[in-house]
Amino acid sequence: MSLRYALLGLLADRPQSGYDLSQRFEQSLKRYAWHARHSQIYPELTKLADEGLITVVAEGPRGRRTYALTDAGRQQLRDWLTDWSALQPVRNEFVLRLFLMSALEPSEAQPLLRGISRHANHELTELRSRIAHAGAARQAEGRWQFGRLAAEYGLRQYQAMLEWAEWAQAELEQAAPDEDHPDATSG
Amino acid sequence: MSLRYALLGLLADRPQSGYDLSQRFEQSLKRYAWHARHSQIYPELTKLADEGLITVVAEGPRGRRTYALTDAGRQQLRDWLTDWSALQPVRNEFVLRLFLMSALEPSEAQPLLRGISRHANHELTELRSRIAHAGAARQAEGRWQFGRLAAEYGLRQYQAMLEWAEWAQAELEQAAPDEDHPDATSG
DNA sequence: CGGCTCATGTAAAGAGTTACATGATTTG
DNA sequence: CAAATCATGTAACTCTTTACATGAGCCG
Repeated sequence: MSLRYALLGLLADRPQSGYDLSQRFEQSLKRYAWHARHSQIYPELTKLADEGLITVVAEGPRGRRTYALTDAGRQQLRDWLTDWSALQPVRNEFVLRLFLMSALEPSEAQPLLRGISRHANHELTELRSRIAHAGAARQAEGRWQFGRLAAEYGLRQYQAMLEWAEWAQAELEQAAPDEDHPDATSG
Repeated sequence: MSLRYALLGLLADRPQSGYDLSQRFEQSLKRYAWHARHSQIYPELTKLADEGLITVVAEGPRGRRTYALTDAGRQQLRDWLTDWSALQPVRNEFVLRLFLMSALEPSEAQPLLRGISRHANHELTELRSRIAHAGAARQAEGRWQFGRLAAEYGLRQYQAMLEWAEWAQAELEQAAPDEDHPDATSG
């Protein structure tokens, strides 16, 4: 059910083709929120058009069809966005791994945690530059730019991830010091 | 594919029945990481047993079967836990809504943001008490207790969510002051 | 004009949810 | 002994992925 609202929401930002939508999933939504392939997107667009929630507003080369929201579609999107009563549970394999990680030996966990720190740092750098870049074309008249809220959220999430990974490494270090960097007092 | 490793990981913590496993999804994993129903769990346990990754170690009343990891199962779990190359993309409807929220009027967004703040506060309180409670039965010999890593991660995530929601409310307030609480200087 | 990207589609298989179904044991 | 919980299972449906499939337009 979320897919249809993701499509309506993306089309609320601006009219787009199935191909465009597919790319937006690939380039931004996929990383933080939701993913869908073209094989799922195209049939769903046909359904949404049949239901009168979106409509073709332009046809281009290679059979390209640009869709836009109808009033009915905009209303359905708003209804969904303002009703948080039936939120689907999160499906996050990363966190699942954290849950299960206690099954590993500390020596196996250590390099993984270091990898997570590196990853979080990398994502933070990217997000910061993206936000700074978008900051130039600022928001106007009390309305957010598309994705701004999510980017700011992502920023804080990765900061939290980095802090967590550093905490976990310190915990491990304390409980079972790394043999590669022995404590000087023990030598 | 993640489901089978979730089951192996839970069984690595201790031997359990399908019913037990179902409850652990419901009570902890579901909230942060992964969910599965009994209708998916029981058939998967049968498959895992057929493949020799788990085995029945006890039978109880009402046909209850307690499963435990075999050596082969433990090895597969470790292999999966140490290979982060094929992480499934996150599916998070909450973040999806953040992406799409710019389609709402500021006046519609404001109560949602307040709801998120309340929710994050509530989750934080619960997590803090759970961590404090578990702190009594502390971790020993450099090994984490099951779920400790995830709880600490969740703590930082909700702190980040709270900070984000407060930032977003301040942004909105600044751009379009709330009519219910008019700025004194404007009256 | 050859290779790349654009652009859309369908089919089959796998993962996950909802609904249907049954019965034993415990607790009040 | 009734109600709640324990405990397992299957079937149908929906959602998602993977694979197969085709062709137009653009760029060098």
